[in-house]
Amino acid sequence: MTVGDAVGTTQPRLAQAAIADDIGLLVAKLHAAGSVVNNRALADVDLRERSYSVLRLACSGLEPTQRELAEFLSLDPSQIVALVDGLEQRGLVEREQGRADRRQKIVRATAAGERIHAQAEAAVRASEREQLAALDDDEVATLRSLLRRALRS
Amino acid sequence: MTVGDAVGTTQPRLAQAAIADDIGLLVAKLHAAGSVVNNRALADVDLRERSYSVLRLACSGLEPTQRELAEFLSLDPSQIVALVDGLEQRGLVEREQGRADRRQKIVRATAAGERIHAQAEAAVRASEREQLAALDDDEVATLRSLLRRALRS
DNA sequence: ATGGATCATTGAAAATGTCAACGATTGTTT
DNA sequence: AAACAATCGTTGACATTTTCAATGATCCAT
Repeated sequence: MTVGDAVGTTQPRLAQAAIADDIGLLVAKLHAAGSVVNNRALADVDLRERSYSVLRLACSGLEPTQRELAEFLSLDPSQIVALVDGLEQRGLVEREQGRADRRQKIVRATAAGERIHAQAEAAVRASEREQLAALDDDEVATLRSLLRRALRS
Repeated sequence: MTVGDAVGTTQPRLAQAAIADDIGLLVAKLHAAGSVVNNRALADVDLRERSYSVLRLACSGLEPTQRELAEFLSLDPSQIVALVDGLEQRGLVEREQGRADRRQKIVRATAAGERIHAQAEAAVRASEREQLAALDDDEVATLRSLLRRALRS
């Protein structure tokens, strides 16, 4: 306790522990903190991180199927059902029967969905920039690149 | 399902979407994948990611109080109670009344706890290395550093 | 045309997250 | 010393998220 503690941020005593270097823990903490910040930013448009991600992909023009959404977002297909249900009931997205395969459903944003998405995207972008304020642009780019590569294993 | 299973992962079509660059999403995916892999690795010693983190800090010699554990792990104090309960019932940690403040409880590992922790640590270390196989040692260090700095905000 | 695989969906069970209280204890104010 | 607010661990209630098995509809390969 004698030396290093700067004024404002009371560095927790446990930061000395070896576990403080675990990538897994760091990712978990950043995820937890980021979720809180993002969900708060999205509360204005009555979205959560998850539904925002789905809406965002529905706006992408890529015509994702629910299965693709599940795989891409690392969620169980049944969770996608619930998320799309919620968005559909609010008229932000609609399900369309797949043309090649009638089993699958394509999720596409409505005009209202696009409007909400534009608002949400701005809010999320701002909150993300705030959360990563400690890093400059190059570092953010490096972080993004490392995360993306780590995910291809 | 999940992200973790590595083999023939055909690059999802949705990777083109702008959302694929969202730091928030990348962190969420890495966290999801990492949790699955870690929990699978810890199943041998009948621990989960959470209880492992607590046990690990209990082994650190820093004599953490439950409140410190909560703050450091970004968990609600009531969750720490449950986690410590589980570990205590298995004889891996014990609660000791704080010396300076009799309200607080210090969580300390038993000899059995240290043994389990040694096993668990090796397993987690191996699975983490496997998960980050796409990065070399320098890159892992960079990632660690960026994550740590991003968390001080 | 039959059988096996895949898709969205449902429902149940477990795990996690959030929040408000409570007794015991501490520190502070009078 | 007495009264007061604040903190710690704990309990309990509740919502959300995760995980998994099953089902009907549809596709694909034999």
